[in-house]
Amino acid sequence: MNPKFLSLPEEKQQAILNAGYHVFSQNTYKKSPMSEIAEAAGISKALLFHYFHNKKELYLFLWDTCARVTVEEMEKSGCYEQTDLFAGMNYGMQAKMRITRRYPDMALFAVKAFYEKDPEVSGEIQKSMEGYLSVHARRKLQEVDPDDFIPGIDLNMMYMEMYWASEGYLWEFLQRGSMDFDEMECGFQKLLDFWKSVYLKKPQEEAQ
Amino acid sequence: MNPKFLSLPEEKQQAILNAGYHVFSQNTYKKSPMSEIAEAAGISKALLFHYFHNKKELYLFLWDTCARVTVEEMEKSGCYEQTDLFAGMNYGMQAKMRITRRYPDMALFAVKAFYEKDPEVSGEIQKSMEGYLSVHARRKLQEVDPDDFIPGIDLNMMYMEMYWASEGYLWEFLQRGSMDFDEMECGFQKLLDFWKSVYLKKPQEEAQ
DNA sequence: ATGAGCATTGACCGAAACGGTTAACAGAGG
DNA sequence: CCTCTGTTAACCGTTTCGGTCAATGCTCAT
Repeated sequence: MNPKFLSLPEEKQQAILNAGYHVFSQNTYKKSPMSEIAEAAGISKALLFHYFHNKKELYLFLWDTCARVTVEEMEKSGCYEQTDLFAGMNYGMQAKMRITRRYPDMALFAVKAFYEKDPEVSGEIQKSMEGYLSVHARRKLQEVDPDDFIPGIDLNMMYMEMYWASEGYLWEFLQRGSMDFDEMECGFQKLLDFWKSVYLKKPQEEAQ
Repeated sequence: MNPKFLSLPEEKQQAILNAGYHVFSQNTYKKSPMSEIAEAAGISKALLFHYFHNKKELYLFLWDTCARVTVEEMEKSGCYEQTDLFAGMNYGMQAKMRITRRYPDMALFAVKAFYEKDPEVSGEIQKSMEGYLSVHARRKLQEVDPDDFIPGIDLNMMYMEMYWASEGYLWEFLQRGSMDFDEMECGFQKLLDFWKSVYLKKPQEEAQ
């Protein structure tokens, strides 16, 4: 990557990266044309090749950026330090949405890249992925106090259920392209409240 | 479409359709080559063009088949006649999985097709979609007896939550390509049991 | 054996798209 | 005026695309 790219104004950098995320998230690696990315970024193809020597380099730069930004934003959110499970999920989701605000197509790109099969890039994606696989979830769940929840509940199942619902919820927004972040956040807040209302032990029950 | 296609042996027809679903679900319409579909189906490109006069015709035939099969299988499952909400979801999911067994990439194709923007096909997709939008969900929810559930629960939220979780659950399997249907069905059964255990009023509570 | 009729394909076509290069242009600073 | 930097239109050789067609084999009644 040409270091001149990094000294570009922030918003121009983001425009180029977002263009890349968009095109690569909609097509396979081989069928994502550099010309299309350049057009989406509002620059000429030649200039795009000036910043990134070739397609592979751009693709892997996008992947690295994706990983770096995600890790950074997650750490910064403080979601891992939360002792309350729901508060942790809340901070995590908020971090995810902050990222999606800046790079709307990054989440879809990440999924596609993870399952990309083109030999020109698949090897390096898989290699770099090994380091990132999350072990936070299981650890997180071992910290919670079962007494806070309704008696007899399967906590593992509850966690998986919430995870799947979050994915399905996010997925619904990601699919339709244009996103209303306030609506998204508000909706997830309600989802959290719902979970709390059914999974947590009620105060009067606790008093009994 | 050449009527000779319909008199092909069932499994050959399915092989061709599945090849179409697979390729069109991975790429946009314009970037889904007929040659790739033919290869995936195990026939020559020329023969594919013998059955379907052109790409657009194949694409729309796939779309119509998708809609028809889905409606048929859902009706046949009896999920709409169930009075018990969870039993209805169970039958519905089983129908969805029967379809996925026959046409593994149909679900992904449907989503992609719905959001396809290529003017050559997007118009007809949207037009045909108008008829299919489901009104079953809301009606279904009005039939349930709130007394069956834990007191104070937001039934609409519960329904949306279950819907999102189902989507997220299915999505997890769809993504990784190779699917173990037994595992899939077993997992969903557990999810249903979990929902029943937390959302439904307990017998002893009812006895109080 | 023969030939009519059908399923199937390899080879081909013109057009378009691809990744990548290059020579030239525009504008700011001295 | 010249130079340096950011930027692009135009181009190149190659590949891929949708679609066609003549030719190949296959089946089966004569």
